[in-house]
Parts: sequence; structure tokens; C-alpha cells
Amino acid sequence: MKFEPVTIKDIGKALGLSTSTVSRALRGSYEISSETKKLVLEYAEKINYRPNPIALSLKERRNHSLGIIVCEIANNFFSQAINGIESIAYNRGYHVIISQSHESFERECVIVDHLASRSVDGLLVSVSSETQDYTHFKQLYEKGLPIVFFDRVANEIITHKVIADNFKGAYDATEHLIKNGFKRIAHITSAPYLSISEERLNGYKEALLKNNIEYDEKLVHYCYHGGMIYDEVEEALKKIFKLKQKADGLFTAGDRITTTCMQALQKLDKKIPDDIAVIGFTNTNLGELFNPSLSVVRQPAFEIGQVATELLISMIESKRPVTEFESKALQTELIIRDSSAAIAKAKSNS
Amino acid sequence: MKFEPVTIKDIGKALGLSTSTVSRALRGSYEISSETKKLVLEYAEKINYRPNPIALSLKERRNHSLGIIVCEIANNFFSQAINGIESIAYNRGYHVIISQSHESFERECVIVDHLASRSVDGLLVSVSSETQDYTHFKQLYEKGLPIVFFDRVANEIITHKVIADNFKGAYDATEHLIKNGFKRIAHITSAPYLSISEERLNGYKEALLKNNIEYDEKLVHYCYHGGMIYDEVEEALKKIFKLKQKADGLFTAGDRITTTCMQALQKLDKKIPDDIAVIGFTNTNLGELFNPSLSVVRQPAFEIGQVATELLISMIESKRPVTEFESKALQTELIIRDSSAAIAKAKSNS
DNA sequence: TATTTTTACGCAAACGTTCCCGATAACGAT
DNA sequence: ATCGTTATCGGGAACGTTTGCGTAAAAATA
Repeated sequence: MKFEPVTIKDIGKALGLSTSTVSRALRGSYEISSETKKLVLEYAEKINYRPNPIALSLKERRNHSLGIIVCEIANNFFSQAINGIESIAYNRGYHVIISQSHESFERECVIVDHLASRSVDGLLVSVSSETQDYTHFKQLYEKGLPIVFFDRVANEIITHKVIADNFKGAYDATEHLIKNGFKRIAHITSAPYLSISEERLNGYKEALLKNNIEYDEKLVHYCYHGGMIYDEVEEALKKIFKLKQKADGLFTAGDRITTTCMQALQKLDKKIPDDIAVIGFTNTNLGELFNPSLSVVRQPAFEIGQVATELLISMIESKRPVTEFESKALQTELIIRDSSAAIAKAKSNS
Repeated sequence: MKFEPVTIKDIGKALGLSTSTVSRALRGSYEISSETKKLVLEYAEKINYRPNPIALSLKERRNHSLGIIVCEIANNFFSQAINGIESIAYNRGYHVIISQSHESFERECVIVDHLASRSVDGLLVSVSSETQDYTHFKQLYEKGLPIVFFDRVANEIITHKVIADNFKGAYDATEHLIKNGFKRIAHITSAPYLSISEERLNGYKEALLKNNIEYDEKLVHYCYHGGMIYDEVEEALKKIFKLKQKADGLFTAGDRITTTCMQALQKLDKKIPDDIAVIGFTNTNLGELFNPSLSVVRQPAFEIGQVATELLISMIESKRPVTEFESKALQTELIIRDSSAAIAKAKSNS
């Protein structure tokens, strides 16, 4: 099956005009008489002419399209961020192409390659949890392809970056648990080399420090697949529960990790917050429906997407090479619910 | 900023060959000597040559890309379906472009127009809840653009369609409530003209009929925005609770509708299943975490995406016009949890 | 009236690729 | 020596569009 759209040439033939005249008439060029313009415009309207964007891309060497790379769209943070991206992109005349790395480095490389050759005008990326080597981005970036990182950023690449204030978010979450009387707070996070993991871990540590609680690395576990693999999460939890000095709190550092932890805790038959109090870095809007309702650190995902897109488009449309780059950190929001509630028992003990 | 990739012409110039020879060498044509081939291949590898897909699209009048239109990706059913679509598309050498209608008819029209002019080779669509007029699809389809509908289909357009067995899924869900002793079962669903709404309503009615329960249209409410607007859902619930003959069960007919209902029920301070038992058509994998855990009808979303994509690609690659179309209905899965549990009180009353 | 300016349009190149059609050379056959 | 084959390669058109340049006629100026 094929699909034959009408071209500028068809219009020219039908009206006895050259393609250049038609093109200029359509663009409203001053060197076309108003009668001819009217003629062309009306005919184009009548036969429902649409300029072929592929031909335009070839000619102008740009696409008016942005590539998005995230680990997965079935993730509240990313789907909200994508909505933010779209909201700006469409208003500025850009189309978006969404790709999922599924947390695979290899797949990320393939996608980057594909998007670049497909001539997207720029890239919005949050790297996969497996990514430690950024040369696939670097190569393109140095060749002049604009890239803006959001959420999980590549610190070694000098460009715009937009993130949540992960340090503060983690600090707040941890401190909240501490204020509610929990003292042995475990932390389950994503791959350690991820920027977000480091930032959140640092916030967690700082909160412990400020509250005179010793940092114990046995309480910290990394899930190298970002919570995509259930067993990895369950293993981490089992180790935590095997500790002689029992953990009484848990701070989970990602959307997927948080929900997977909740599932694992249920399977392991742990009561929240009695056995362990939980607060998670997640953008799910279903937290209040959980049993118990889930305390969360919420990221301004939509706004992060918006800001990143504005920066990217400004880079794309800049006449001269961009030399000043911004790193924006947007504030998170702490939403307290029952999963981190202070328990009477714990309180009386202290 | 601009991005200058290497072309076939650059290779030709560097090697003292014509573009045609280079092109043929790259394609492995028989009329190029093996030495020349080796030379070209090695040089191309060295400078990391990538064919420009835009030029190819222009020439071959196809893109190797598929357009996807769904209401929103922040929806478990659709994100899973998209994963299914991708799994097939990438293996067959197609790229996907995802667009969200956000349940808006107007936006859907814009998207269709954009994707078509963008020369996607075919469309995979689940229509928006506002869509009653299908001419925007029909026009393109009649011009030869292959379209496959999934989930929410346009019955008046004769093409491949892939859905879950909505009738049976709804029947099973309703009957499950009945078997558990509930007799006044409300049904909250999406816009009435949506194919899925009709199919699910019919399954619901049939289950009532088979179990000698009278159908009461006061128990059925339509949410014209598919659960995207909270108030619409809360209103429906309030009306249900105001009925003189109280409802004791609720069957919700969509992913978003189900979760929004759960939120509204919580806000209205209704106990599940004591005040009302709930079962919902949803693909969330978080149902077991809810309070109470949520009984669901699960659709084989991933498989629906896969099957739809296979059908679409077969249409695209078919030499002759396709005249035989399939309508596939895949089986749903009933997952029983606590939200629909028979309650002692209800049982003793009967 | 002769010259310049303006108006309004066409020609052709370019974007990167493929592919039809020739073209050239070597080579064996006649 | 001439011709048909075969193997290898280049020229150029085409895909749909924009745009610099050229140019005819019309209008304005001298």
C-alpha cells in the first residue's frame, strides 16, 4: 500500500506555474502578484496541500523534532516529565520522538545513534542505570548536536542540566524519618554511578550527620537495574532485615525502586510502619491509595521537562555557539502520609 | 548550532569515486569489484558513516516509522501496549513515534495530520474519548495510509482491529461480584460512544441477565473524559450513593477511571468492600498494594500491541491492496483480591 | 523616445540517496 | 582486426522543497 500526497509540483502543473512561483506564493513572498498568490492559496487549500516535512528536513538540515531518551515511560516521573516536554515543544513548533532505553546501556547507544542519524535537532536525555561511559553522547555533542540532560545527568559533559534538588529532597525525607523517631534508616537506591544516586545518598548522609546518627554502609543497597528486576530489590531488603542491629526506617530513592520495594515488603510480610517505616522518591499519584498510604518525596517532573526543553530549544536556535550553561535544580515536595508515621511503641522506647 | 554528518559524497571525494559507486559498494552490489567494496566499506567504517534516513525517506517515499496515537502514556494499559508495539517494530526495522491525544478530539486531529504529513508508513491508533467523528482517519485511510486500531476502535472503518475481549472481561468481572453476593452493581465507564464502553457495558448487562438481576440504568454512569477529570468521577459516585436502593458493588471500566474512582471513594470516606465492593478494568501492577488490594480485569496489553503491530507491518509491506481484515480479541485475566471480597454481613443477609 | 527601474515570474542548483542508462576497458571468440 | 561479453564504474535524473539568479514585460524616469 502506498500513500500519495499532493506536491507543490502538482499545484504548479494544474495552474500553469513553475514550482518556484508556487513555493513563493505559499510563503507569501513579496515578488508574487497578489492575484497569483490568491490563486495558489485557494487551490492549495482546495486540494488540501501539506508541505512535505521530509523534503524540508533534507533541505534545511533540520527536523523541528526533539529526541527524548528515558529508561521507561511506564514510570510516573518520566511520563510527567514527557508531558512537560511536549507542552513546550509543541508550542515552539517541535515534534518529539520518545525512546526507551529500558535501563540498558547497549540499547541506549543504539537509540542515540538512531536518533542522531534521524537528524533530530536536539536530545533530551536521562541516562540509563547501566550507563557509565558517556562517549556516545560526547561524540555527537562535540560534533554540534545540542543535548540537555535532565534527572540523571552526565556530569562530565558540559551542557545544560535540569534536575530536582535531589540532595535536599533526600535530606528532607531522611530527616522526616528521624524526627518521627526512627534511627536505623536503610537506603535502597539505583546504580551508584548515577548522578541521582550520588546526590540522594549525600542528602541522606547529611541528614544523618546533622542528627548525630552514624552512617552505616550496611544499610545502603544499590539496585543496578533501577528496580526493574524484582529479585534484586527483594535481595536488598532481605539483607537489611538480616542485620543484627535492625533497621526501623527505609528511604527508597526512585520511582520504580519504591513501588518494587513496597511489593517486596508485602511479600516478605513486613508491616509498615511497624516493622519498618517507608518514604520514597516517587511521583506516583496513587500513593494515598496504598496500604498504608505512602509518604513520598515528589519531584516537579512536569516543570523539569519544561525547563529542559526551553533550554534545549534555546540551544538549537542560538545563532552562535553556546558557551554558558545552566544547571538548574528544582525543589521537591515532601508529602507525609502513614507509611512513615511515628509509632507509639518506637516512641516510648526512645 | 549545527551538526554536520558525513555523506556518501564525502566518501566518493576522498576515495576518488563517484557517489553511485560508493552507494553500490555500500549496498554490496555485484557490479562493484571486491577491492573497491573493501576500500569503501573500510573507509566508511573509519569515518563512521551513517546513511541519512531523511534522504532515504524522500527517495523511497517511506520512513520505516510507525505513528502511535493514544490518549496518554501515563496509563498502564497504554505504556504496556507501547512496549509491545516497540518490541515488534524494532525487530522489523521500524521506528515508532508516540503521540498523546490527552483525550481531546481536536488534538487528535492535529496529531493525525502531523503524522501523516510526516510520512509515517502507518498508524496504530486508540481513539480519544471525545472522538465520534472518524473522517480524519477515513480520509487518510482511503488515500492509502495503513491504519490499525487497537483497544478503542473505529468500527465504521474497515481495517484490522485488535482488542481485548472486553465483553467477556466485563462479564467475568460482573459475574464475580454477583457470585460474591453483591446484587446492586454500579458501572462507571468512559464515553458511551467508545467501542470499549459499549463492549464492556454489554458484558456487564449480560452477566446481570444471566443471573436474573434487573438492569438499572441509574447504576450506570459515563465519564466523558475517561477519568482524567476528577470531579466527573466524584459526581458519578455521589449520584450512585444517593440512590434509594443502595449499590453494593462497583465495576469500573478503565485504567484511569478505576484509579480515580479509588481516590474518590477514599475522599468520600467509603469503605471497600464493606460500603461497596470494587473491581476494575485496569492494568496497574500496583493493585496488590492498594488498601484494600484491588481486584482487576487485566488486559493482555503487551500482546495487543504486538499483534496490532504485526498486522500493521504486514499491511504496509503488502504488495497488493489488502482486502481481508482481521478483528482479534485477546483474552483478559481476572485477578481476585480483597476489594471484591464477599463480606460476612452481606452474605448473612441473603 | 530611450533608458532605467520595477514587477513578476522561470530556471536550475542544492539537500543525500538510489538506480537507470551509458561508457570504458579488457578479453576471448570469430 | 573486428565484434560481442563481461566487469566496473560514472553521469544524471529523481524524491519535494527553497532560493539565488536571470529575464521578460511593464512601468517609471529622463
